[in-house]
Amino acid sequence: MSRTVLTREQVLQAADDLVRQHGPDALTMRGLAARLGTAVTSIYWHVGNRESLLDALVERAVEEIGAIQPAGRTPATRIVSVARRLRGELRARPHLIAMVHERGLTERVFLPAQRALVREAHTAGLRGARAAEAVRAVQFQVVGFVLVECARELAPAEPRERPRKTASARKDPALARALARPADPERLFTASMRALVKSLLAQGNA
Amino acid sequence: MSRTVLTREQVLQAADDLVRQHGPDALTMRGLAARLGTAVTSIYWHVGNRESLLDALVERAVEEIGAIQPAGRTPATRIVSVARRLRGELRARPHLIAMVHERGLTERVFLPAQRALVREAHTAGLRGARAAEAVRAVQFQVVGFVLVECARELAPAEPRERPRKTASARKDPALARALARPADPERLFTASMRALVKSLLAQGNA
DNA sequence: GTCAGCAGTGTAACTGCGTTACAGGAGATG
DNA sequence: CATCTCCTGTAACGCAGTTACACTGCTGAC
Repeated sequence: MSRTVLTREQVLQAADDLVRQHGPDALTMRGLAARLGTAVTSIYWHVGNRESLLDALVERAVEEIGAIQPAGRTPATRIVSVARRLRGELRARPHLIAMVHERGLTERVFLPAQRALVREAHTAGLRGARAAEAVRAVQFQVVGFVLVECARELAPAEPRERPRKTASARKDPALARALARPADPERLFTASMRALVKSLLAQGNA
Repeated sequence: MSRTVLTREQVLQAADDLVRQHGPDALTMRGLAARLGTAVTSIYWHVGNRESLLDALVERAVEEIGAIQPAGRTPATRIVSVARRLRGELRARPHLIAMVHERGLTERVFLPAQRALVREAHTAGLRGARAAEAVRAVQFQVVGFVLVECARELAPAEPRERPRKTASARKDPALARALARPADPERLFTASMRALVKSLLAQGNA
């Protein structure tokens, strides 16, 4: 009888759910089969093997992110807005980001935002290799930042280092206090992105 | 008889070698035991379990990196030099970096450079929370960048996307060409780090 | 009608992993 | 000699990915 035949799409959806809820490690072939009320071999028939399955999930996620529209008046604010939105999209899928990272598909994730960034860099007066460099700098910054951010969230058991009273700490207690506090990623991201973009675009007018 | 008793240090060294040569996944307890000509249980007796073993390796690497001395005349160049040297140290241990990332110990890696960065930010006129933000921005940038960089190296099988002829490509063929070429990470890192630092320090004088 | 062939499923196994229960051996101490 | 601690080896458990192989149900050809 085979109650309502199993489809590749169903397998992918179930795998996606599993990964989203419990992380990539929780995605076992047996577990997935059990969840779908079928046998392991069916999974293999539909998706090949675990590796291909994860690849498919990544592909799916990248497509989901899709194009990103800039917002704002000046090129700088528009670029920052693209960066922030891209970060938001990535942050919404922390486990998938880790997977993308492990399989070296980071370039792939960049693409949705690349065209928008290129356009903005161009209207800001950047040309050729210099424009390319600016675009790449922004992309690296976004993905790198999100990676660091996700890592500290997924493993938050960091043992708090006791702040040693160094010379600089005594000279600037406010700084020491600020460094002892956990960073506010949202703020930090926006601030450093603004700083980066500002300098990058300044080169266009020089 | 037990030929020259096994020591914890020997286990760590062998594990380190294995990870450096073939990556963290190649570090299996059985393989390690075989390499040391002993039995798995001895490994467990000396290091507890695989998790603790990896933790110990990370700790070792962080200590190896040690303090980082700035070089250059202006605070900006000195900060950039710290960033570059930190990147160099991290790049020399790509597998360890991945491990650090997975166990959320990124903060730990930051520490060697943090004091130097704080000092430079301070002499550049940054104070309190703003100085802390600058230091953190640089740290995030370095580690994020290295993470992205290592990911693309460890998995270089990225299928080359055929460059579509978009409107912007036709307008600026040099840019299109530059984006089609693989990025030069060294150059890109230095450039974006300079850009970031420049803006961050500019806030101190404003 | 029947029979080959294909799509899809299920059973049961293989290998390799981390881990551990348990039985010792070597050397110090009484 | 007995005993105790430190350390090592044997053999297993459970779980992972993967697969060989037999099977079912359906479709189309004859």
